[in-house]
Amino acid sequence: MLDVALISHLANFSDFSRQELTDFIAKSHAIRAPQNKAFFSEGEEAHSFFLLLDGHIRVVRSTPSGEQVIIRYISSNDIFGIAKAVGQEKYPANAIAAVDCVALAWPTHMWEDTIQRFPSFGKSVSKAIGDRLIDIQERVIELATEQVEQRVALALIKLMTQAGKEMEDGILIDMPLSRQDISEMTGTTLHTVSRLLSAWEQEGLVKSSRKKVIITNSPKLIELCRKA
Amino acid sequence: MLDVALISHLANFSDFSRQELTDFIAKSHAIRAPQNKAFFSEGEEAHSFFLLLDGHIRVVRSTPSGEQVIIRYISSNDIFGIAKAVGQEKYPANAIAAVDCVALAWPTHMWEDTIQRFPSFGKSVSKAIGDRLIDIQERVIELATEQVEQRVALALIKLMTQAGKEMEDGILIDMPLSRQDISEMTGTTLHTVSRLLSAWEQEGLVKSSRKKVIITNSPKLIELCRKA
DNA sequence: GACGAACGTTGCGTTTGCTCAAATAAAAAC
DNA sequence: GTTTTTATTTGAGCAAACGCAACGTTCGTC
Repeated sequence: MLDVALISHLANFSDFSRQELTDFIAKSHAIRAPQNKAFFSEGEEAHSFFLLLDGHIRVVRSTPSGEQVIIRYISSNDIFGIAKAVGQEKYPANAIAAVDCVALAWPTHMWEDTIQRFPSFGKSVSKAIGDRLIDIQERVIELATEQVEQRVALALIKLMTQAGKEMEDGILIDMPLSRQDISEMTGTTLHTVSRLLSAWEQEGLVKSSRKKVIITNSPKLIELCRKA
Repeated sequence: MLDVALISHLANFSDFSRQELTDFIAKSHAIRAPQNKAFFSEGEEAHSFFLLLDGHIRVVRSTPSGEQVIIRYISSNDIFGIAKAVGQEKYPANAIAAVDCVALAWPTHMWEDTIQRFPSFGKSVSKAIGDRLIDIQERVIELATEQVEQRVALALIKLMTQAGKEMEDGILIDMPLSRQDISEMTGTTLHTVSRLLSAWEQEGLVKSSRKKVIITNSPKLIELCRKA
């Protein structure tokens, strides 16, 4: 079974006593989602809220014409599927396991009671929502004002911060990440992403292969984000 | 002085008794902001939260290179400046009066107590935040997948819904709205917007002049939003 | 009512990044 | 080990939209 220690250190749960945490976890159920499995889908009734224990999740929306846009990635210890916290009855997007994932799920009807009993939990969730709001505002600004090259560089830097793993030859973005994925994060085509990565590989900024990106010179890549 | 009736009908205040509402209003102070005055600025300490009684507000962020991006418009009866509600100490954007505005302001330190005492107020605020989150996600999707023409058409339709006023010759967007404003909403240039409006005027979709747009054929303009 | 400032229009050349297409490479399936 | 599928690369042509520049128009001010 799951140990309390797994989540007791998280800011979200600072209000919980050991016993309360045990109870709270007891009311959850663990979900093991294999790669590419959906935790939930756009428009679906918001039956649960989740805490990601391990893995990476892609939050995706699709357009009427079938194109996909990646809204954000969720990493370990993030809470997600909290539609109810912002007054929504339905999930507004798809949550897809980018790798094999482990998460805890609670039924949505527990939401009210939980934030009432544990104010600091509510606060940390509010903060998370605020951070996401600001983050996505920044995406709008980037899409509205930056060129494709800057946007792709920015996306890689963000992923590096969120899911970077130190390697001998640089910082690996530690999840499967195709050219298509990157294009869906930045509003361009996989072709353009491929060309950019090829060029950057020439200049020694990155090393990339099938669904894999290593950033070999992050200062220079960060440099690229700013310059027009 | 301000009458309770001004705001008593709003969903936000359904929890308040008449007396409580009177007290609550008594603790606010009214702000009259002339056109182009900032209610607050990006990065400023979030000292107050507001309720817009009359007017329209532009929420704007500016990039390091000095470009402006319009995040959203706020209309009457909307709450704004609620950084504190999402765990932020500072306002993340500028709020500029698009026309002469009237608003109520409360000091931020009242926030905690207010949402604690009036849960339905908190809920309606959460809902508002959720709606904005979804709205801005849609902006990202549009910027990532639609052409400029579609984006501009969509922006006008949204403004029409939000601030439309029936006229003999169509629906007027009832606030000063320059080509530049539209371009800052849609991530394009004022030139391109001008060209589009000219073309649409030829086709009888809109009528526009200096800082003024009337939509004369909204079904056809809505049509335009979809088709590539 | 003349002036200046702010806003809008339009033509032209250029560029970015898309589309289409075909080839290659790597992984998965059998 | 061969076939199939999926991912990536790269070239060539093209179009959408930008940048620049010049000009026209409306508005506010003195």
